[in-house]
Amino acid sequence: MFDINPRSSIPIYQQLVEGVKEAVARGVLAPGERLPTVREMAAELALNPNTIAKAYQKLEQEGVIESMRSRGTFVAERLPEANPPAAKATLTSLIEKVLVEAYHLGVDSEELRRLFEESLQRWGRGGEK
Amino acid sequence: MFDINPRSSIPIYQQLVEGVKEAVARGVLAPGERLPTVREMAAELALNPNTIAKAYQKLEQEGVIESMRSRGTFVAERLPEANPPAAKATLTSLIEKVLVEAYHLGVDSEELRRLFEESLQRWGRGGEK
Amino acid sequence: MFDINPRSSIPIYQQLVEGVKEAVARGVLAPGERLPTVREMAAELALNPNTIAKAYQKLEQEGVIESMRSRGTFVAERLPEANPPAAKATLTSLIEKVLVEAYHLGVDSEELRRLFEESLQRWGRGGEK
Amino acid sequence: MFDINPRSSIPIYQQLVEGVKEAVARGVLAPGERLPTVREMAAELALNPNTIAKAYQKLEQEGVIESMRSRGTFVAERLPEANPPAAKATLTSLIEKVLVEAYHLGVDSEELRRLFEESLQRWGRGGEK
DNA sequence: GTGGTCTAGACCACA
DNA sequence: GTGGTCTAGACCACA
Repeated sequence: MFDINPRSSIPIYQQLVEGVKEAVARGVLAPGERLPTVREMAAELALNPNTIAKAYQKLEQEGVIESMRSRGTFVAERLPEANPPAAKATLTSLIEKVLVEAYHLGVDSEELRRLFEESLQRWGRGGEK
Repeated sequence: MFDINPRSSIPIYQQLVEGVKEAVARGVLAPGERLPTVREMAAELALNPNTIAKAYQKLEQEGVIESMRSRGTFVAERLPEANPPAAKATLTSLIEKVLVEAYHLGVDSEELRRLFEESLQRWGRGGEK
Repeated sequence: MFDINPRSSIPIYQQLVEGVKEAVARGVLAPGERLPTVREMAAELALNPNTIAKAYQKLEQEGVIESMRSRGTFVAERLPEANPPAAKATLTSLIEKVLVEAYHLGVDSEELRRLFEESLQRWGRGGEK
Repeated sequence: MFDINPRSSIPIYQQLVEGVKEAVARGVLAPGERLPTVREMAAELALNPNTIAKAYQKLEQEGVIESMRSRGTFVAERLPEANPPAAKATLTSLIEKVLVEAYHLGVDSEELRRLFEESLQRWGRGGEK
């Protein structure tokens, strides 16, 4: 389900965090849905339970999931809004990194705009509203 | 020139790599322009020369700059295209990370498209073609 | 009556303990008043009876409620004073935690004093003597 | 320096978090001051370095300290303000817990006000501004 | 040398 | 059974 690369320079727990966030964003994991327990996930991915626990704790901290004592871990109900100006700043900064990368890969604005629209469309057929 | 934040969790050398790439992409550093030597840059930014050297190595690996033996380090002439399919794959993957982040920040497609266009426009008045 | 948040990191039984203590302190539950049985309370709050029982045990230990064998559980008559120096030490320690928190939240002494008075006034119109 | 009770039900890392926050609030640790390294602190308190690291990470997350890669860990410069309404809500809630406790310990408003002022005065001669 | 990550394995509070 | 904590010990990127 989540493909983890233990040799990557990106920490394993962070790969898991990103994987879960992507699954939620794509609607593969629905709000309220139960995640595997720490131990199940550890067995499935052949990782140490501590590593999974760390990822779950980060995800909880970000508000993506909620741990309920001795009941398990669940995808959080989506909170309506948060901090729009901060959200825009974060996204603009991410977008600018894409623009920098595009420049160095020799991809021009026209082509980049096309790739962006394609991703947005493909995504739309998935989970984003 | 490059604002480095030693408190950031992003390694300093990587901040420098990104700073140089952005400066080149924005046209602040022109192709063929000479960069400060490792020692100059280290003195200017009050950083360890090893850190600067590591950043320069990474930048050279990526083809952004070129060290010319004993003549100094220069911004590389822009290479035409390299590998279009690989470039597209890289960018699509980066764009998808933006989409994931947008979802979790509660920013919808419409708003995201607007932010993307804004960044693209603002950039256009800067250095990208 | 007691709003329990199963998502909180605070154990449910402890939320209940605090809820009962607050209700008693505010006069919502009067001394001598009968509390629901463990089973009633468990049904009402949709919680495990063990959790309620644990809360009742803690409350009895603290002298807030009294179980009278087979007649039920009652809010204890208020005991006159118990151990003044120990009480002061406990409260001073709690107050110091408020001061630490205030510092880190950037709230100065003046403002904190105002908040304290406000709470005290508001409370006065409720149950405390 | 920080007195840790390994038998307490409060996790050790959290005791450390509170200890450091109190030391900073009291001015025992000044902004910009260097904390012992994870290993030093672990040796001093006879704890596992992982436990110290967890406490430091929590503290960094709360903005109390800053870890600077391979330079060490420092008390953060105090950030001017943050979110005043949220701060007030947090403090009011904490204060109300003190009021509840005072009631059950048989301490009346008058006495509690005196204890609060005393703590505030004593503190004032320490580090709070 | 510094903080950060990861594993293996034990134990615990909670429900 | 669930997540959370803790230790012991190894390894790594960074500066």
